[in-house]
Amino acid sequence: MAKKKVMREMDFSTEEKIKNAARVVFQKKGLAAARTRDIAEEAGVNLALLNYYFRSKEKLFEIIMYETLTNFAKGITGIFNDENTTLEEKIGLLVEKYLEMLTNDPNIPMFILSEIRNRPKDLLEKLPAKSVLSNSVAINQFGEMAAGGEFSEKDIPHLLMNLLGLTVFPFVGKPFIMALGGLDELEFNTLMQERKKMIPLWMKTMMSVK
Amino acid sequence: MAKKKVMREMDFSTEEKIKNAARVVFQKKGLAAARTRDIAEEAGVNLALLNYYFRSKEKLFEIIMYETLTNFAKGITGIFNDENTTLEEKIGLLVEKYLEMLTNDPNIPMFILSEIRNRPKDLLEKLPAKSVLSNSVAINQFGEMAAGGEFSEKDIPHLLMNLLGLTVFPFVGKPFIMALGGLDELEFNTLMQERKKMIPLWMKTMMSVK
DNA sequence: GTCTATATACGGATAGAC
DNA sequence: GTCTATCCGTATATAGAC
Repeated sequence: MAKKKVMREMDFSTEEKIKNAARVVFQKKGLAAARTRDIAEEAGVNLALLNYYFRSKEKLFEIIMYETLTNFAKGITGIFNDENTTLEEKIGLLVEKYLEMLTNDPNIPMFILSEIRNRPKDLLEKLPAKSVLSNSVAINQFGEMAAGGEFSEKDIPHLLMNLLGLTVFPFVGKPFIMALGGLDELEFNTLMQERKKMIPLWMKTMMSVK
Repeated sequence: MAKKKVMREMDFSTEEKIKNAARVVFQKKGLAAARTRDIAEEAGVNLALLNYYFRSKEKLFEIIMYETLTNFAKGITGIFNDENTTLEEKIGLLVEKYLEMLTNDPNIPMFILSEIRNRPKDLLEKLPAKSVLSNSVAINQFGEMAAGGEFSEKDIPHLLMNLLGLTVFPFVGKPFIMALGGLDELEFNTLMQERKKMIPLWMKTMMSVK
């Protein structure tokens, strides 16, 4: 059996420590509320090193945002462009993958969406998925089903919004939902696991409402 | 016919002008990114007057946030506690009301949720709806339907999340969705109008999946 | 109540020693 | 590469004249 390499914080280079800390702080607080001092403290390094490795807070932010967007989009495009799966299978895989990812990293959706609010044009240009999505295999499969009379062509944007909303919204509203429902972290995560089975089922019924 | 009183900006008191401007700026940019200078300019008043009428940016923010939360919750509690409507009717009324409100004021959900992210305990204490919701007529009606075997008791939190998500999520992700779908403002609003009929229908089908 | 001018605080960035 | 000390712009808040 191969010896597994366990990385401790100490094993990271200073540059990596800063990036990891920046990811945590930016994703939790957003660009405007994040302090470079928070990041330095989180990373356990001297404040001046942030400017040594990354010229400015803005540059550091852009790196984190770019990586976050790319990583987030990667999952969608991969699944949505597989020629060998049905639409139903794609939905199941997507929901499974994103619920898993977001359970581990629940701040990502709010991070992306709130920063887009503050700098729409700047960030939306960098959206890799834009034209990729509209030419995807999944969209074609939606179109075929509509042509087959399962639902109307006009419903496709709604169905996509619903898929995204049912999966992502609970994380965007996580503190709100936890407070309203009196849930602790574990109970919330259990609900999210349940949704792996439920969302594909709901999507299926919504796609048969003529 | 009675003469309708048309209020122009001039007709507002300085205090009202500041509050109206603060609402716009805070809801658009959030507390951290909003500048008092932006608010003063938006209101068309001298910067020093903000501190004259409201001791600080924080105080002004708290007033706006409190009003926004109260106003947002008011709609839910009213509809959810009506003894004389069925659950199905309540869902229809709620969706209709909120899609209308949010089409006119699309920044509210992101404003509330992103500020809750930054100051969870502080703001969530002020949530009026917390215990109100769990004792509401609507929740009892959900329970009755579950007892009648329409769906499982365990599904109720999911169904509430879905109702909220299907209605509110498109506004939280508005710039993202518009960019991804290549939609302009009018097309987006048209979709939201369509959802007034569709969400209640989808909810109905989700509440019959045994 | 409203203005101009200014004080004060905070946060990002840098100079320079080690 | 890393540290301490400090600079400097920006933003909030206030003093004081009108």
